[in-house]
Amino acid sequence: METQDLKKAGLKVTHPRMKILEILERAPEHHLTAEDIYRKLLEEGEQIGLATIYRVLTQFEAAGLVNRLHFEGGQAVFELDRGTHHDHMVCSRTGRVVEFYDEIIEKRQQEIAKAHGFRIRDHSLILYGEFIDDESASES
Amino acid sequence: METQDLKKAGLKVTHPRMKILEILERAPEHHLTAEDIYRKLLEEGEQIGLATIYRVLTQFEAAGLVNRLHFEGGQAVFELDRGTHHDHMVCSRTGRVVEFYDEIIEKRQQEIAKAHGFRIRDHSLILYGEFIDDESASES
DNA sequence: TGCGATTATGAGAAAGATTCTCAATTTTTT
DNA sequence: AAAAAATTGAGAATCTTTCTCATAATCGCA
Ligand SMILES: [Zn+2]
Ligand SMILES: [Zn+2]
Ligand SMILES: [Zn+2]
Ligand SMILES: [Zn+2]
Repeated sequence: METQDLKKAGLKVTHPRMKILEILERAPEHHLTAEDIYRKLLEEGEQIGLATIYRVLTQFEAAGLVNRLHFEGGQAVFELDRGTHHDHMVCSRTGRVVEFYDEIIEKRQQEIAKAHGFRIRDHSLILYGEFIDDESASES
Repeated sequence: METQDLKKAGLKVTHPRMKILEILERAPEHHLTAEDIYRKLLEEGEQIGLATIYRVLTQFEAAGLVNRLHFEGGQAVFELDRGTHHDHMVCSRTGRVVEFYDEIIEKRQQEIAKAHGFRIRDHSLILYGEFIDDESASES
């Protein structure tokens, strides 16, 4: 039940907020732009304004319900915060996103920060490239 | 002599390109937005259009002369490519950017990619937080 | 050095992404 | 149910970046 998530986050339970959460929960890609969410809602007959989507996503982010990612290409991408941190690998060819978590890298980041007198609040590690598998299907 | 850099990159030597290169070379911050460059040029009496700056930076990037970074906040940041790869630490308070390079992290990235059948073309690692030093000067 | 072909520039328009404004609607409280 | 408070939707506004196209600068060659 998602209403609990919203209440727990100190946000009032409204129809747009519920629907946006639902989309984020159900999307198999996991990583969606505000426009993606807007289109998916339209497809389901929900007429929720784009401004509301951006507004709600920002509230969700502040509440720790979603994470905002900055892949190259300008548009921000959002994903549900599933409680476990991870980083990303993005295929330039297909746009496919794969998540990974590496203890060694996470630990090194802390060590590097400490050595520089820096307190890490957040970080972003993104690998750009291609999956060898996707190599077969080449487009003209 | 910067004209060599341009010629080597297969770019014609024009006044705007030279000036933009100069600004990038002289800036102590090293990391500048297109607007930053635009303002610095204006201050020096150079009247170069913002469109030209974006255009030239994109050409420089394609030629490997500069790198484009995507810090959070939308605006792209550019820096001269000094031949050695490095990653970034950004202070949310002051905007200060510190560079670092860690062999262990670089190596782990390759290992992770290999394990996923992924060929890395590029990557971006950014640590966001604060420098403990900068803590003294608190605002409001 | 001077010309002409080619390429680059500048200004403003245009596009893309995100935020803002505010009247109307929905939620919550009384 | 009514009043008070918060949220929404539509479009305007803003911000960053790209595009268009007439003008200007660059480069190879005579
Ligand atoms: Zn991480
Ligand atoms: Zn993710
Ligand atoms: Zn690196
Ligand atoms: Zn740098």
